[in-house]
Amino acid sequence: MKNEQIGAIFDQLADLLEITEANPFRVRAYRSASRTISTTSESFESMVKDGTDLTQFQGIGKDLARQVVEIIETGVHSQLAELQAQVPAGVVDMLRIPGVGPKKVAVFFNKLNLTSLDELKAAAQAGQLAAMKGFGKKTEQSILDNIDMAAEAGKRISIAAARSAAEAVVEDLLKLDSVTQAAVAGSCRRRKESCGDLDVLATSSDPDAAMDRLAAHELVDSVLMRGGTKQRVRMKSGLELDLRVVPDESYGAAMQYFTGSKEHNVVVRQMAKDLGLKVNEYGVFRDEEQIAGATEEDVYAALGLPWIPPELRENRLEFDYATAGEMPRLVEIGDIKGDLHMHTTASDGAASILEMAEAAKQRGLKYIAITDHSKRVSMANGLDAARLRTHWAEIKEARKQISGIEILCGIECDILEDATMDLDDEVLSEADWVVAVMHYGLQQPREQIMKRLMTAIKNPHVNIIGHPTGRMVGKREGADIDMTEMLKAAADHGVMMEINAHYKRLDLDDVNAAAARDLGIPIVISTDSHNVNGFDVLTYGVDQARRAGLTKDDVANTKTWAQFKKLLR
DNA sequence: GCCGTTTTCGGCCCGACTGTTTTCAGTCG
Repeated sequence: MKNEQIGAIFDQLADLLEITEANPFRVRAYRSASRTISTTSESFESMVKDGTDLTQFQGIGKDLARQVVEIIETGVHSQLAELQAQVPAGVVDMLRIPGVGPKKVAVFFNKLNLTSLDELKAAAQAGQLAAMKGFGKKTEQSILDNIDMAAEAGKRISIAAARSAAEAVVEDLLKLDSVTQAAVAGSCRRRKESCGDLDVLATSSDPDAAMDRLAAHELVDSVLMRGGTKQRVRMKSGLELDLRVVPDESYGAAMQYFTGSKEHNVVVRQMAKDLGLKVNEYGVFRDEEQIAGATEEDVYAALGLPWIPPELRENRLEFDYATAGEMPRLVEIGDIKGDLHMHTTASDGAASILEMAEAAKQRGLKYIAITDHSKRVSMANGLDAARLRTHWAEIKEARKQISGIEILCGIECDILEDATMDLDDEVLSEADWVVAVMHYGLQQPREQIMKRLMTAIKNPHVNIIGHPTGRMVGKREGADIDMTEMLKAAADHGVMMEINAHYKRLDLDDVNAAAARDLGIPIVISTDSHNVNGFDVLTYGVDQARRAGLTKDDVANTKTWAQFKKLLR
């Protein structure tokens, strides 16, 4: 069983406990455990089988550890089954309606016996909701207005789409004279691979002007709420955007607060409390006196902490780094010297070898590997051994026609469903660089998936596993991999791991990339470009590496090719 | 349900906005 599935069980449990009005801190404990488990690289199933003590994980105590064991060993959770018998699934669905939380749902279910979104809608239309104590016409209307959005709620967009929309809004706000500063905050600033909403912060002496400006923006559909400092709008894309307007002296504190994550901020505020201080979005306060707030650096410094890069603010390791005085200098896009995964017209790319090399050179890259598809990917016109050798001969010709950039003869070779390589060892041995990948049969059981990965890792010609899990952000789960086992084998055999920079992949993800780094595996950030603009995605790959806490030294393609070569098996 | 160089019991971040209220509960981030 995957860690995500265990996490999902605890999340369901948390939803049900909320509706049944359990202790909110107990609910939080389940959500926190879910998050811990889902964002751990090591397989909990494997750990249970090995008898590993699970209480070593933050937020997992004796009882939750026992529940994890029950889930792994029996495949079910007895308490969850009991609660599900009491509360129909349709009732849980009601939580997804914006503005509806556990208390309101409890009233719908317990007092009105409503058990689905359809029944709730009918009751609202019949005016039954407004008649309840604590409810009124506006609440009823709001539910009618939002109930059709319930199915959409929770939808996330890629970091690429999120940045584009949020940055457009920021740029527009800055055109106002009254707006002194504006910036993207939230998960988008933390460069999370997908965003569930957008957050924008501005400082201004005239918050109303900023809010009016946002309301009139071409990307904005409607205003959902608006107060003195805070406005929420729905974008035409369906996504919600929060704008917060604060005075200049609070900009840093508001940025810190508004960037999150929620979990990071809970720790920050607790640390402040322990120091006899209070942190909110307006500043750091000792009693009534503001002692910091204009910049984020000041806010963290007031708590005795160094500034923490937004990408690390997930309450994972950043506070350990900070208190140890070892905040990593994260890798930057300017550090990248080579790109080792890209396609040309030989398979499914849109540009020639020289065109790709020229484009890479213009972006300051010093070396590239041309890695077209192998024959299994027939849809992409994948290459067999004969065509591949011809292609490599063309690459060698191209080298003579361009200077200042090295072009390597590579291949993206499929790891077939039967755990053999798509091309034989003889031709692979002639390559400068072999990326092994799985494109097909990602649904196979864990045993077969692992057999395939081991075939590739043990093959002496394979240099790296490309987009290792095959997941697509928000669309498709990756293959069922025992990440710990794969990474250990890769470390033993000198095989590198790719962070595929395409915003739809970003695989390895932050958590697994950190686990790979911890085993000393060199990470390579690759664009998987299919045309000359494909290099644009490099920034997303670098961001994912930064979220993993990777430094320049951890990323192999920050080295020159001469240095890089020494890392090859 | 978790957690502890103050504690094994009693805490568990902090504030904005809305709607239904005459002072606050619910929801959200």
